[in-house]
Amino acid sequence: MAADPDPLERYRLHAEICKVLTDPKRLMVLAALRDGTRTVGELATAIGTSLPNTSQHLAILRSAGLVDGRRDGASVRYRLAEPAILDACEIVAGIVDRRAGARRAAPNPVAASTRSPALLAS
Amino acid sequence: MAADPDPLERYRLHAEICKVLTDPKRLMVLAALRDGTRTVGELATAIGTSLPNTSQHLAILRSAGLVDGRRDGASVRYRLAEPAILDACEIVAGIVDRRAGARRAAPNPVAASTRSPALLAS
DNA sequence: CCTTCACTTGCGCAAACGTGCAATTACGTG
DNA sequence: CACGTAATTGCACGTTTGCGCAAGTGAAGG
Repeated sequence: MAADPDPLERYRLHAEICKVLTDPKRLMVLAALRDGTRTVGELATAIGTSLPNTSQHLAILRSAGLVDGRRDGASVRYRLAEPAILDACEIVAGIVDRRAGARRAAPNPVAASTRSPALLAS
Repeated sequence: MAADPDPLERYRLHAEICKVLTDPKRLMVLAALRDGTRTVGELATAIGTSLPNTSQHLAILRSAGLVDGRRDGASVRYRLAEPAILDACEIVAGIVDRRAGARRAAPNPVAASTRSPALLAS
């Protein structure tokens, strides 16, 4: 069935998609498309950047197949092409939130293992 | 409760974690840690690269708090610090797999919307 | 103590990426 | 057809990233 012709290629494509999620503005775009379609101008306002810059981010999202757009009069309306990506985002956001919550109690749970000069004592 | 002090900061941290998932080898490391702990040498073999390079990738994963390591005799055993990340990875991998499957039937479903010179005809 | 094995760090280089700005194309209207 | 708005593309800049290699650190054993 040639399901995995090359496991390494699989990880490469996986990484490729993750590259797209590397920018806060692109994550905001995906979030803004959660409940409906938006024009480029609307998205630019939503994420607080210029229209050209927004268009560039959309081009990246589009070439990864995460969104797609159709003309609607003078505008172009974008929508999620891969809604499942929001589920993945929610999981990561959950990690972020849980840490933010933990930080209110403890000093710095993560930064503690950031380096290992004397390599993890104990 | 100051749950979201700054929504933008939230996306920044989210993007920060995604940056770590941008490399195929790091994804392989996470997958290799799915069912147990591994030493650096074991991981190097699993992902097919040098030991120094593996250590560098682990340092990146560690500084993001996705893995952590403890000494075990002469070796250092690493484990997942954030097992939930695998759920997110599965979702993305699912997208990749579904596309690979679709590609066996259709010519190129995604690449079609990669660019938009005449902007999405139809 | 000195060697060996396991791992980490520093350095230098080539390639990839993000960004801002100007120019260009597409569409609807007067 | 000319104009203004909407969106995309191209270019040049500085920054970041991954990698190999050499050197350094830490623990175990003869």
